[in-house]
Amino acid sequence: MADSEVLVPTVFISSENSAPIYVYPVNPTSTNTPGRTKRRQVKVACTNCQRACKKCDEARPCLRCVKYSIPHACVDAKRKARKKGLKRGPYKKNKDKNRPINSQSLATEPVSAPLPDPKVQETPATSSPEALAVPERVDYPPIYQHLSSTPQLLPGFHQKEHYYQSLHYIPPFHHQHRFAHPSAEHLEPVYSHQQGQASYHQPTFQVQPVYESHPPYNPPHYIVNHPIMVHPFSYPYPSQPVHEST
DNA sequence: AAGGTCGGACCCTCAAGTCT
DNA sequence: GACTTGAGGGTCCGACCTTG
Repeated sequence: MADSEVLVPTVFISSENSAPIYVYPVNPTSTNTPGRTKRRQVKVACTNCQRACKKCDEARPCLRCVKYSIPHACVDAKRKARKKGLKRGPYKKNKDKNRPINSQSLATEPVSAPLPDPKVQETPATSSPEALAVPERVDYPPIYQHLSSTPQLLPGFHQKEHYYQSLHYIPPFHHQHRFAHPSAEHLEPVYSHQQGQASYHQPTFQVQPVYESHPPYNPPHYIVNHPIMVHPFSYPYPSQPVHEST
């Protein structure tokens, strides 16, 4: 198996006039097992998501509160202050201080070792410690459209934090049908984070970043989930399908 | 089927401890 | 002062329960 597989998209053509849609498969080696992407958390969940133990986002109101029509009740949960003055006892000494942090595991464990410590992600042996560094996160991914074979940044979009959380809002699989839209013509209100008010969007595709688990850690692929789900990036195209072109 | 509940795995933050 | 450690305290996955 090659280190860097080329993900071959499946092409869907929904109508004669629309551009083909390229759906990239999820790399099976990057989902469940070593090398899977780390779970991301918001800094502070809203009180509703916190109580429900459900995924929140940093927008206020969050998508979940908007979905359940309780945007007014979407407020940050309070965090307790960390205790001070706790005695911790002596730390375990690291005998070989010059050794890279994860070189021990590389030296003593087989490559197929179980799930690595997410803070020191294990990778196949490479030449330098720098090459082992998996990017902790890729903040504010650009908004790509997946209507060409090469995802392209939508015109007018830059790397804006306003769209960041929505991009990463992946509903649980058993809830995804709630996001499916029966009609391509129907417009549905959706909270516009940038303007702080409801706007409208065309139902389209949810995109999901897929990070490479091996060097050289290129920018993430973006897969398009199927079936059609809410596209959270209506702004600044509140009434135009993303794929509409001249 | 849809939505609620919640145990516990996972994650982040940051004070204490250690190093230089 | 810089760096490392590791535990407090948080998020949220996923299994199960409840409701209509």
